[in-house]
Amino acid sequence: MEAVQHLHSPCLVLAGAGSGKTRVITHKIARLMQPGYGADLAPSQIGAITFTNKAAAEMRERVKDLVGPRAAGKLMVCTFHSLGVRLLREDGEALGLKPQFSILDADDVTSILRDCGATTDAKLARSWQWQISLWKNMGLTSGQAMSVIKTDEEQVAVRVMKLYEERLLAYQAVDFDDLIGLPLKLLAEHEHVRAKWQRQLRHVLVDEYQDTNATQYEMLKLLVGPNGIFTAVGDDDQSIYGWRGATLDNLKRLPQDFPTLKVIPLEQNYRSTSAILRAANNVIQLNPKLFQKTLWSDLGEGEPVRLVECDNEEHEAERAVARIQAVRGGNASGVQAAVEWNNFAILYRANHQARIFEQALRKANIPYKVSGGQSFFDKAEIKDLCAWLRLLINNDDDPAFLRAATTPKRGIGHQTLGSLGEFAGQWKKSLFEALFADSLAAKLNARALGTLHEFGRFVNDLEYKARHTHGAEDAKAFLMEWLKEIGYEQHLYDNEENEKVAAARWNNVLDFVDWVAKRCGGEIENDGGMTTESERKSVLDVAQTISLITSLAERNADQNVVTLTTLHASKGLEWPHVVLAGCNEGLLPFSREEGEISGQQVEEERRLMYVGITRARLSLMVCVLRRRKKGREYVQAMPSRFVAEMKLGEGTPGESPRERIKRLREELAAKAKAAPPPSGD
DNA sequence: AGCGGCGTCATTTTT
DNA sequence: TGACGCCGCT
Repeated sequence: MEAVQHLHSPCLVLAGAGSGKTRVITHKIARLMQPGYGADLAPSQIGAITFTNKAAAEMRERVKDLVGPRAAGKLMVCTFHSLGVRLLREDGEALGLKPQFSILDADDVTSILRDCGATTDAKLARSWQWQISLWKNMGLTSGQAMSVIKTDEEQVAVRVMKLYEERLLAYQAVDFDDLIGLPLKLLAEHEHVRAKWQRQLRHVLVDEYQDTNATQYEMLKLLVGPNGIFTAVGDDDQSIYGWRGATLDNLKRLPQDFPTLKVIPLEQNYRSTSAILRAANNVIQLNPKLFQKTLWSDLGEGEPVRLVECDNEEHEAERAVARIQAVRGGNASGVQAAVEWNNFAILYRANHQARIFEQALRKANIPYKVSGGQSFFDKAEIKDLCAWLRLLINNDDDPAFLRAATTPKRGIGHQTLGSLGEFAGQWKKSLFEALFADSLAAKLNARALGTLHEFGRFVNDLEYKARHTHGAEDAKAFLMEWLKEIGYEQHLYDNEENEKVAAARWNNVLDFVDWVAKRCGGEIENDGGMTTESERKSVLDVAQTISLITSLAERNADQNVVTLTTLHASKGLEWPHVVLAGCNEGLLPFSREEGEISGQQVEEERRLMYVGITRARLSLMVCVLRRRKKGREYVQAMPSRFVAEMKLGEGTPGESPRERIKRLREELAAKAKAAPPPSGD
């Protein structure tokens, strides 16, 4: 394959949906390491960058199969963010960041912003958070953002951002956006650091390149240097994260920024039938093209795409369930394969659509999982424990301090913390530092002071032990001892009136303990024929990596259940049989008020539709609602314009639904004509 | 300080 | 339909 052979200049692989891009990347990595092909790189000189931990894990696994565990272990396969962490931990001191800095998750950020903006309104805080994140992703500081603000709300957001920046510095904490922005700054401003990493990484491969934002592209450029060699793999037609800062400009600019860039399109699709692919192509061809590309497959025509009209959401769920049962029973025309539950997925635009499907599936006794729901690390009990660990790593992490000091309740109340906070602010110390200051005694009564000191000593003691506890077994013992000392199990039962819920929470805690302990290693692992003792890490080492990890993917992989997922989260996945739910105007081209949607937004929504269609291998069912629930009552629902764009003419039996869709589509067009046309299309 | 009733309001989401 | 904020009451 050309993309794999091309080793000596920058390379852009335009990997259409289902064209086997992971295979290209893994084979290219193998080739780069293979002697006699001119590259001859050591594993440690190759970096493969992905967006999610899951993708990184999968990549590592696939490479391991090709080059063996030894070489694979030395490769740098990581996410943009974990790469950022590595840069900052190794060289961040040049920016005045101590190596044990804390990484804040989204909730921490929300509560800090509430504080900075002096409000209790989480929604307002989240809107700031959102805005600040966009600015950061464009590479702007609060000072620079000041010059681009348009509205009063943005004015306020900038002011809050300023305070927020100061606060993070004081906490020695960074948020997720900083994990890109700060390394970028580091590389840009410190030549020796830049030289070090450019020497280290001789070939960088970037997965899902179309999802990169402005700062990630800048970071990539600095990482590879002006003459750098890299492989970017992506698909402009699958760019669906514009709303969080990803920009196709990065794709546009690549040929200009790197004149020797070789562009290689991958147009053969190994996943879907021609019927499905034709529908996908019909839709996406209506978007302006950055690079020309038309997918084809030799998997045969296959079943026609089914268009199903449903009265409302409940009816839609019933029909989806009926479809699944029919295919599984082998009664559906043309589908013969042994059909397991995990061959099915129901895709939808917005999370709340899952509920009705869940009900219907439960009623039909069909096992399912909802992806993208609350993740393990979002659960309150896990966050409690993570706050403790964070405090051990970085004593100056005030948000962690507050959470740890008050969960479980240990006699440190709002009064005490208020005074402590005031004192700390006055002397520009972290809460933890302030707690041991002599002059604090003047501000607090003896009892409160005693409790605080006791807490501080406990944390110090714990920190010492965590630093010196290595290996899975000792780690587990240490963690259990700690939980016992803070009385965490009791705390759960005290604060949860429902005993079952408390038990479930405690179970999560135990899972968490096992998970951390496992990562402390020291156990004999079987690594594809070779047994190696994994590296022994201290509890503290492991704790440092936690905030980057958001799922326990290894725990619930490969369950034989039907998948319910949003279109966004479905990218990169595939199923033999797919149901595309709620293909209606306002929902799939999502729009807040009827018709209020810009041309750019429609394009991204169209790509989303394209992603959805191309998830299906053998059969695709597209659902359109006649009426949908809006608030409490049903409203007329227009079929999505994308349904007509699929041009499901050929070979569809049963003309009546199609006719009806056509009619509704025409009505929609007439209505659009009557109303003032949306700008920018 | 904590709890319960009432009104408001709803994309997508990884790290 | 439900999650959450706010306010007033104990």
